[in-house]
Amino acid sequence: MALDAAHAIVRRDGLRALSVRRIAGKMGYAAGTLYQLFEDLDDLIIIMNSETLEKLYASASKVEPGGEPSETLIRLAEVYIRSVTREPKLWNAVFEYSPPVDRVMPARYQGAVAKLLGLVQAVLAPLFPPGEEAGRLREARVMWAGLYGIATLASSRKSSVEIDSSAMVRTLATTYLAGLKALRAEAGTERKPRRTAAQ
Amino acid sequence: MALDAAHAIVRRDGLRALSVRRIAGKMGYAAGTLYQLFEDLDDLIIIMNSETLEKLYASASKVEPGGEPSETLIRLAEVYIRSVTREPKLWNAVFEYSPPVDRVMPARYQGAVAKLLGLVQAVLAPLFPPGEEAGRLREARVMWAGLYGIATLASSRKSSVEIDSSAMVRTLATTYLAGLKALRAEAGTERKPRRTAAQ
DNA sequence: ATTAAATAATGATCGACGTTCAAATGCAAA
DNA sequence: TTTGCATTTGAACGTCGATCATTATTTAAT
Repeated sequence: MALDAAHAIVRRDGLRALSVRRIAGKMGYAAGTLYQLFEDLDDLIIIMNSETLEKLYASASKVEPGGEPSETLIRLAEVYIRSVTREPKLWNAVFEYSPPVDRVMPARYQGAVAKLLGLVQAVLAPLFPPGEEAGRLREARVMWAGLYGIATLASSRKSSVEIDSSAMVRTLATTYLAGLKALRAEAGTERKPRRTAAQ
Repeated sequence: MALDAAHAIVRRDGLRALSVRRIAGKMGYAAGTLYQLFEDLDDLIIIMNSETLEKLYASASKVEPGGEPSETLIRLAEVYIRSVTREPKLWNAVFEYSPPVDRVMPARYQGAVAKLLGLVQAVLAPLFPPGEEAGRLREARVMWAGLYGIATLASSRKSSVEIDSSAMVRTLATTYLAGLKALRAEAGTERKPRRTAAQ
């Protein structure tokens, strides 16, 4: 399959090395043939990136159940950064690609992102009473953006300092959840809350 | 100047539209001339992105002084996202560009990032006693990555949902700082802390 | 003012790129 | 065997980043 060839090229040499001719060469076809399978190269890249996101969801949705929210969130986040550090070039393709101005990301891509965001939302659910779905969505988006930022910086080689993304992600998850609990306890009851800020 | 031409092109049509020939055409020179000024196109892009970061530092370092850390952090963050939303294409160039595999970001670029990170560190300083610079650095990096993630998602058009990056950034700053205080209060004294979780 | 040296700018050229398309090939049904 | 359809091809087009010998321009020295 063409996607396998593209996957292999990006995995080894990065998105810059990906070209229609190289994909075709690796699978023993002429370059023009690919345009029967994909609209253009952008289409292929977007599908490849969708697969990367979907594969993450497949493994992330497994480890989800149980226990303290911050614990679950950390486990979720570590599945994420483990995937990113294992295939940095592949994830860098997800991060650094953005579609041309006249294009919108297809439903498959957006759906893959939405499902991952749903995982974060599910983890945060115990902290939000019913009726506060809007707030939960916003907090989940912020959390997701934070993970996204750490992973992006870790995979992009824009910094020389070695990034311990695992520690950073843990820090983000525990600190952010502690803040969430603290703020909610403070706002929820006027009486002094009893140690609800513990992780 | 060549950088002005490049700036104008990216600002209007995005990084994809940037080419040596178009820059040269816009400034009335032949394409080859640019190679007297820059090593190659990557070099030019990196310098342009460095300027974007430096310009942000120039305006961000002005509004720094004073008061509650979370207040200051929010003001800092809003300068950031204001810049990003004002020039999304330009910032998207910063976010989506990553150098070729055999290349390392030059000192100027890395310095520009370091100075911005220093701003975040300075805001966080009141929360950390002397001797905990390592922890402060790590928290500042996490905070920076969070802002980076929100800004990236806001400028990249990978999602169809409208991102209220201003609200997200505010949420991140207040929640994260609340968590920081809560965790530190809990770890610092064994006696039960009195309402230190308030933002 | 005349030369010499150094610098700036050019345009032709190279190989590779994404993309298109008429022609060629393969294949199943008639 | 012949028809029709789908697949695959390879040549071709325009554009790209980059190189380089050649020319033009400025600067310095005589």
